[in-house]
Amino acid sequence: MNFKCIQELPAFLKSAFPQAEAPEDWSVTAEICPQNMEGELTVNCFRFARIFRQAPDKIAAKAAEFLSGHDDVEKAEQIKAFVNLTLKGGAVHRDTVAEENAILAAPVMSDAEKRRILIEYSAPNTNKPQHLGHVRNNTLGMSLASLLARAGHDVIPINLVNDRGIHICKSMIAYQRFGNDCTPESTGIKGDHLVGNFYVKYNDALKAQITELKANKPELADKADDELFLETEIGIATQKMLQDWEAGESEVRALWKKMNSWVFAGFNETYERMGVKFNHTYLESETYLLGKDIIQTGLEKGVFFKREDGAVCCDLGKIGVKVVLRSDGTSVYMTQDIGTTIKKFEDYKPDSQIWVVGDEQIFHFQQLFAILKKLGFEWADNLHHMAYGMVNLPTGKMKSREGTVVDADDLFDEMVELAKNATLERCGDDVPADIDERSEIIGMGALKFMLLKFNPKTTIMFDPQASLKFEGDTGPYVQYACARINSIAQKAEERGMVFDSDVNWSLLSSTEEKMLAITASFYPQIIREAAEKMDCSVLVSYLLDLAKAFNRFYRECPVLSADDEALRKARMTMCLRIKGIIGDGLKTLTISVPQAM
RNA sequence: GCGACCGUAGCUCAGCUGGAUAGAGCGCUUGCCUCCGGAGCAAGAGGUCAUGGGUUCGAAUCCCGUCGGUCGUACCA
Repeated sequence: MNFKCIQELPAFLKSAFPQAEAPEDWSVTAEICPQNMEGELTVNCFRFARIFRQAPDKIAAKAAEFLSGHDDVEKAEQIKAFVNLTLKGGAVHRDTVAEENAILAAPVMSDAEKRRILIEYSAPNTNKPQHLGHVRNNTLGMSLASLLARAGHDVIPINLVNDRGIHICKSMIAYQRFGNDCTPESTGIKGDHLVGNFYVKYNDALKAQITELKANKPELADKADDELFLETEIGIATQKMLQDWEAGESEVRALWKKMNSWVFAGFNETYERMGVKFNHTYLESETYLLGKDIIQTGLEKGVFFKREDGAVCCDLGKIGVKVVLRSDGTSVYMTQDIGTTIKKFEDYKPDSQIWVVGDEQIFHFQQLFAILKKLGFEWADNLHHMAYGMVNLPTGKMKSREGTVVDADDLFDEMVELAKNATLERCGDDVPADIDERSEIIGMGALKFMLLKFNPKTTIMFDPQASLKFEGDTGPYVQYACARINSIAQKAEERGMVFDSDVNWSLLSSTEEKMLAITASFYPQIIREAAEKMDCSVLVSYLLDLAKAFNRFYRECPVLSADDEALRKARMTMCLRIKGIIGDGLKTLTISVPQAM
């Protein structure tokens, strides 16, 4: 948004109300005029009332007076405290799309605002394949990283894989007992799914043992299953395996290594398909002992205290007392997180750290940040938990144990298959050679777009029937605008149209042409707003608006069949600018654009 | 119990640093291919913004209460 008449407005208003002494750097931003109002841009003068200490209507009257007389303005109408503007075609385009990279290359933030940001997301466990919940996390994480980088920050995405612990041993025990030395190769099953199958088998076996136990010992019937874990044979064996793992027992370690390598191979496929990339992957098996030494230091400094039972605690006032070391001297989750956070800081020296983690852990992160602050780390003020909501199904919550999860790989296949069918339906007998590649881009784009459309903090409902659509407010709708432009551009080239910088922009004076350019010009500030809010849905909504503005333009303003050659050229150039912005926006969301669809 | 978040159209969601007649998509009804791609465009029906107070010139938005819902409140992760 860079309109000359708007930029000149502050100086005029300052001279109109000199006694108010408005701040030197005060500037005005216009908004897109609501659809039911006549006009293209609107200036809301309620916002200026405090600055000038004048009635909003009075300021609006002054603003309208200035704008009415401005060369770029066709009409300026004051309604209450608003001034609605209709601009002249040439002026709109001069201030927006006329210069090739004016919008795309516009700085989103100043150098002083740029930060080095470490962002952690995904964080899967190596005992089961990823599901829709992980897909939301991955999508939010990678897109946020991409968005922050687009805004100008130096972004370092990292992963922290939970590759050890009792739950990992469960899959291993089940494999030892029921696996018959099978492998992903021998079964043809993707590694993470194979290991996940044993995790399920384990839980079945455990459940059977608990049922048997309860039948034999009626006095235990009222106990929760979790409490009986160490009463079962399989539970004891699992506990023993964890101890052996920690002791470095070679056979257990070898099995662990083998099974984890299968899972990682599987995860890599899933990540690759999504476009997930990390600068570094931390493994919990390498970091889980971190933090203990800092607990000792904290104890000496009096930040922590030893409770009567021997547990080391931290008093966090209003947010409670948190145990940071068990009475037997072993770590809790918090201990590891303290250690890992410090390590991450030392490894990368970021200005801030972001965790993309579900909102059920809000309290945990509050405590983590408070503890680090108490330990005296100044950078603890710059830690952010990007808390996002869960994904529910129409049938309720997803639960691994009850088998109601939507598997990530299956979902990808389903999306791509649907995209392929939709493409085949449209193309008739003329099946494109790149149909598979195209379907992949459309299907995965639709999925990511759907997940990013929601405000991250909200719990969302995923209805497979309703969510897997390609019409309306969807990724393909936005991609389609680009495909249309590609198609026109190709035909233009075939017809030998020449594109040079000599464009007569004043020919584009229809409402659709002006509104398209005006909408496009808001792109840099949308990127900024989305980055500040750490919310990709801001960008998603904007891209839908922009694609919508393009489709209206497309309908009303024929490019190739326009009468006049200069008009054809101006419209074609406009289309290419719009394609550049939509493409940049989708790319920022980690969504690709098919050449045709 | 305490804390956090949420309650907007039949459904899924925007809007929430107070400002015009509360928006979008889906679904429903109806138009639009002699015209660059209909994954499109245009129009219609559909809302006491959970509820009761308060602050304000003005409240979906801010404050308090009530009712519903979710999550958290571990020497689990």
